[in-house]
Amino acid sequence: MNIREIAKKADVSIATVSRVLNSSENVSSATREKVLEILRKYEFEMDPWAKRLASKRNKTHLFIMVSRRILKFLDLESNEFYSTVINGTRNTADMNRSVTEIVEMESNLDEEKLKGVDGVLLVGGDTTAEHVRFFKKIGMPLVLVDQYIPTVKVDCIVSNGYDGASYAVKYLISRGLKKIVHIHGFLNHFGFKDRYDGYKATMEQNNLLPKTYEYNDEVMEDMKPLIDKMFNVYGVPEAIFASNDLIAMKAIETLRSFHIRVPEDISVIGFDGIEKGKYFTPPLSTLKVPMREMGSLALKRLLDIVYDQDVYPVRISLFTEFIKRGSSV
Amino acid sequence: MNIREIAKKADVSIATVSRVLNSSENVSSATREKVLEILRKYEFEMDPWAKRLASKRNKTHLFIMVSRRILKFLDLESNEFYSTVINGTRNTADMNRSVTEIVEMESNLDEEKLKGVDGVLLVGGDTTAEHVRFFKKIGMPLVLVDQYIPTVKVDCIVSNGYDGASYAVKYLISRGLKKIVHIHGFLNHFGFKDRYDGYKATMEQNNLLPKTYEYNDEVMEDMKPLIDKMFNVYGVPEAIFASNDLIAMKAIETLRSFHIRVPEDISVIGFDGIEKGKYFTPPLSTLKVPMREMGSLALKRLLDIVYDQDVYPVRISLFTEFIKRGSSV
DNA sequence: TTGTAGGCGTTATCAG
DNA sequence: CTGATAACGCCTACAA
Repeated sequence: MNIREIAKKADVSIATVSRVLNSSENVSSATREKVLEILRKYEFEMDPWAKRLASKRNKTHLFIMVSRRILKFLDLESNEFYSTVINGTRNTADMNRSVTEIVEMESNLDEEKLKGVDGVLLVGGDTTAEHVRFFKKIGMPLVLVDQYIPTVKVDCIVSNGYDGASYAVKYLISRGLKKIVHIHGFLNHFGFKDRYDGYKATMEQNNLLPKTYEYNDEVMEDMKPLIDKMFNVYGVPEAIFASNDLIAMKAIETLRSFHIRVPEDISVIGFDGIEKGKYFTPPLSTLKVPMREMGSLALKRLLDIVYDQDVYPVRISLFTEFIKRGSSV
Repeated sequence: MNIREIAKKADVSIATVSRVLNSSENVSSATREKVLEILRKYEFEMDPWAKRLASKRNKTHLFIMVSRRILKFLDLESNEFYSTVINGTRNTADMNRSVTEIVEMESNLDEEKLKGVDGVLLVGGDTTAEHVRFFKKIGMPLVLVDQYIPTVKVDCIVSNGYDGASYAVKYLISRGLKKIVHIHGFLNHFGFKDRYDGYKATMEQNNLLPKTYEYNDEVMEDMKPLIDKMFNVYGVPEAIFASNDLIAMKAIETLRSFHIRVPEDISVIGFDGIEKGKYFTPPLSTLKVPMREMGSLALKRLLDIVYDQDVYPVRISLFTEFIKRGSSV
């Protein structure tokens, strides 16, 4: 059943059917009703591929929204993770006749600014339920990138931090290490929370005591007090698993000031797999998140939502890959 | 950059470019090389939507593979969950010029039987890493339905049991109940394991003691001994959260034989949201899994893998929805 | 072995 | 307000 058949049955042209389908204005209500009835009767569902192929004539207009904090880092090109993710989306956008615009995620969102925007990507762990509710209310197609909010049913793309962390812990245990601590960022960022949960659960499954330390990675604060406290209360660990590569590298630097050798005294494993880690001394062991794929997938999913009908919201998790380098045994 | 432009640059027809792209035999190696070079030079990427639209002329041939156990239940139409999921996939297949065939998942898989098959859906919690490895080895596009295996990177569609379970527990707690036990099926089925983890974590977060009982739902064994043991050792709980609706209903029936009233004495919440639960006495509170969407999404994802290039494997989780009915306060 | 041409189902332009 | 028709990018008989 395609619109040609529908047109025949409704005794109108396919152009008219298309207009009804796209709720264009220029259709008399009589004609519209007639077509709608046939549509319902035959339970017509449009072919999304044909729709998009045909739609290629005009560009899809998408917003990539990021918090001021991340945006600042993006400009400085010092946030390799989000830079790479966003490169992935822009690249995919180019191949899909979509034009993207990077926009700051303000606290007071304005419906006016979204005129002509077909869909929105909300990038980063800063995204809150309130942000999501705003876009849902105005019916704007929406995908969260690197953030998941259990209480709001909205599409999102995240990395599988739970299993990645679990893998890291199991790996360290298999190398004979038992005193493994976790240094993590703020847990309202789902990525960090997920890795935290994976670390904790896996430690417990192996009858080891989880020990976690929160570190403010947003300002990259001095880590000496944290390490100091760790050494004094918990003792010197055999391994540190960090929320991400930047925290891991900060930890290694700090340990160095304590005259601790990595990996001889302490193994360190990060998360994300940014390039910088490869050239760090020692090269950083890490769990690699496919950043470009994350961005690319987010964009594709957003287009699915923009063009298809009745897309059920899902959470998409990307597998991570352990990369053994010099910072761990 | 489309194949027409490539054809022009390579000084061949678009048909020839298409043949090269689809590694058809009927191209001289000289021509093929020439085309491949241009393809590489311009980093050509095919438009998947156009490809699929055009491909609609011939049908995609897909296998839906299920274990003998599930297949048996399917025939008896007593396994509403998988029946509905598979209906969802077949429905979506119809709308996508795909022909599906339900095939029993044998232990000794045969490559011969897969001749002419474009992709495979592996349905059910019985799927093992070995199964997956077999298909990956022969390069067969593959999607797991209702099963996730952390150790193998393969596409899969599951329900978000963790958050569903978590929601159920929090709900019961909010109703003033504290003695909440969990009756679950075998934990090698990811769906059950996920719900189990969600139950356990949420209980602990609320400083409540998790208490779990394993029940063999595959043979629907007598539940009296289990309940008996529960009452004797743990005492009478205030609520039971079950791995799925069938287990929940079995529990309610068994409780009845103990002269326990539901929900007055014990609240019971299931999982899945099968129709049967709606007409049960008392009507079953449950977490509804969008079963048709699960099947539909699995098929769409499989087609993505069959037709697109370089698809990075992902896990897709479907949100669940709490449905309050008579079996719980 | 290669090219020509007619779809695939929808959108959008341009007449009427 | 409605209809004809040329795209969109690719595939594949069928012809050469």
